[in-house]
Amino acid sequence: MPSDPAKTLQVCNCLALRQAARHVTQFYDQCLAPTGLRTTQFSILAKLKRLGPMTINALARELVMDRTTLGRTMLPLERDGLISIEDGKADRRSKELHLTKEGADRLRAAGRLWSEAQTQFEAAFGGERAAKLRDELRALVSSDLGTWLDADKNRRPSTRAAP
Amino acid sequence: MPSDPAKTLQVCNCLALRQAARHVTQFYDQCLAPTGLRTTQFSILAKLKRLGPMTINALARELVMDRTTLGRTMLPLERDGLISIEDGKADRRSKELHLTKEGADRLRAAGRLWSEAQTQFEAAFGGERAAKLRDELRALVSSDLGTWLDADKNRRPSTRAAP
DNA sequence: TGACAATATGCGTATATGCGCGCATATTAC
DNA sequence: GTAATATGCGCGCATATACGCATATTGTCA
Repeated sequence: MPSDPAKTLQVCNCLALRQAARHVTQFYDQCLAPTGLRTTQFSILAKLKRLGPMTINALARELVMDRTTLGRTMLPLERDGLISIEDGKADRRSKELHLTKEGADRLRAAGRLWSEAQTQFEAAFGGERAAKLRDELRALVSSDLGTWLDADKNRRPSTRAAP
Repeated sequence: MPSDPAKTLQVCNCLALRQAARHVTQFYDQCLAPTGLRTTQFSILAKLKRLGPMTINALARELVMDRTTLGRTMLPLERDGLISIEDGKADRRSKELHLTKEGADRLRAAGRLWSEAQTQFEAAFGGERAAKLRDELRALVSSDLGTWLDADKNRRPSTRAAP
């Protein structure tokens, strides 16, 4: 049933997603390049702008990123003064990420270029089509996919599995 | 026109793609983990199996990867004896990547796990739906998106731009 | 045949990604 | 009120990603 190595690459959902992500990321990154921001960094700043100061964990969940990934990815942003890191008030273990004035300025500048990228993208691919694609991708992110083999990590809030 | 930082993250095609790619990659990677292969490595081996020995450039194009990325990503595979690197026959600048016996064995084992991942994925997301999504993602990869600002890199084969 | 453009790669640098482990603090159970 | 457990982070390790520059060949055309 499985075998058939010939078709594997043509039907692999993961490969299709990664290839598309690489292709599109390069495009957006090139558009944002004049501001010195990558799309990942842009999305971090935008989230902070939108939701205000947040802890690493909370922001990582928002961005569908691994906690440790965000913990490192934000370092260049702090180094460049676009965000600041303060101790968590309620929980002293946590750290709050704040968008600085410089960060907001940079975000504003990048936003203009992002908008152009978005426009070009939808001119090439279709606005309706892009919207539908985003819907599917969002649904995908929300889907479970299973593999609770090792369990624990990022476990669902409730619905504990076995006794 | 652009502004509206509120909606940016909800409509960004690039962010949607990257988040979905991260989510799905983690799933497939977990499924393949028992074989010690990542999905990226799996796709490299599968391509070599399917198309036979290839140069770095050719394989990179096939996989929609950056040339330099593949150049590094393949090193662990060579180190582990899953591929071998031989000098190009016709062109001494090039290197041919070969799938070794070990590589083929590992690929076969991984293929079984990949198949399970694929099945679980489509059980959760829908087989038809997944097929449609892949079609859209492939179309996306084929689309131009413009931004030929700096030009050159990975330039289209023909249609040289300006004199 | 001798420049010269084009092509195939490598390398340095930098960010992106995520796992496992360990530490500190918080929360809950008894 | 302390022990067990859960949570928030950092770090070491390893791969993934890609840009710019440097180098080695190859192909071409005057």
